[in-house]
Amino acid sequence: MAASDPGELDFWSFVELANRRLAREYGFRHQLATELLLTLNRASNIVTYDLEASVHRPRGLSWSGFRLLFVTWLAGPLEAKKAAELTGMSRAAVSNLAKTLVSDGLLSREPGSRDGRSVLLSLTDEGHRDMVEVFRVHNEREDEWAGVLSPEEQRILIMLLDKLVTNRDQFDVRGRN
Amino acid sequence: MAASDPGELDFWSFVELANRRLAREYGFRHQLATELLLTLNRASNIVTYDLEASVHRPRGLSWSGFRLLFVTWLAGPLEAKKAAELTGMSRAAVSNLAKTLVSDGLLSREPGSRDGRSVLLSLTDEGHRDMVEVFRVHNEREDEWAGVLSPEEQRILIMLLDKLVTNRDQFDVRGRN
DNA sequence: TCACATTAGTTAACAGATGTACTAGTTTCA
DNA sequence: TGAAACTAGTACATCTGTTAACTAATGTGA
Repeated sequence: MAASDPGELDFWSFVELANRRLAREYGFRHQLATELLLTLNRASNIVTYDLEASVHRPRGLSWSGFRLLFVTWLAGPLEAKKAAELTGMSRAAVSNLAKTLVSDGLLSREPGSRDGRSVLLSLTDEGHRDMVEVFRVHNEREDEWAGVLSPEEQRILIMLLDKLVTNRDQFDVRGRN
Repeated sequence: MAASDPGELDFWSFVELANRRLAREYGFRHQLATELLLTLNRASNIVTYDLEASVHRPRGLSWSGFRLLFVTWLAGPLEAKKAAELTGMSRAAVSNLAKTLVSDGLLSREPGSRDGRSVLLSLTDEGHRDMVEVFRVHNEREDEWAGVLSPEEQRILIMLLDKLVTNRDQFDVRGRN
């Protein structure tokens, strides 16, 4: 049975259809896992896209640019390596991004004193002013999103998401670099 | 107080540090929202990266390529527009991606009969064989990830993620195109 | 019915991320 | 101490995705 009647196929009716076909026609067994990961992926993309489009792009920042400035703001000065870990980017991405942020005058890059190979990232005064200002808008927007859930629900969600990714040493996970 | 002692700054100690500084030094109020969205973003990225790197790249598929083939497999034949909605990509991305998947022989593209502007996407036989094979591995991997949580926890997580993004008509969200 | 607005898809220019290969500084240990 | 192994960061080529502009088909309403 092919998917006729695409009349009103939204995300959830697609998930339902997919579950049914994967189980009945192909005998796959882990529908709940598929559903969970589809939902996770989708939620993250929707929220991220909205924050980027409504808060950051209009102010000339990319999502990654914001994330790098954010960790540098609060945890800096810090080595590029550490910034890559905290943001989840590759070291190459941090390097590329830092280059443009430095030329925008938001980020400052100086050789590490302790380790001659490393580079210490920190915000310039302008970068600092920008972050305080941008984060004000960002944080309000975050609260609009999160506000759909009660604080208890938010805490449970955080806990479950954390559990999902921290118990992953049980199997061999592919991480960046 | 700057972040001295970067000795062991992992994700969670960063979140803790960020919360503290955002509240005490800058007076921002929505720490729980920030924590939720950071965690959501991170979880999605970690899982997605692992699936892409361990399952799809080795078989010559990008993550987006897999997603497009996946919805086409289970809901196809379907219009490019609908595929964009279901995968969360832009229409331009679907168009570009379809071009390469067609030339790889996995996807077939024919003019829609009902609407002369539209294009119907469906899998070729080869594409279908590939998907059944790839999804076998993908689904096992998904189950390894999800298996960290109990079925109840998985259901709660799905419910909360869904609630997070479906009640969003309460405010004005920026979506793709 | 015919002009106007809308919509589907494609294209082009561009921004950003990836992996690989490279340079240079640091650690290790024989 | 000195050679080999390792690590931090960068450069480069490539690939993907984004927006904006465009073409072509469809809908709409005086």
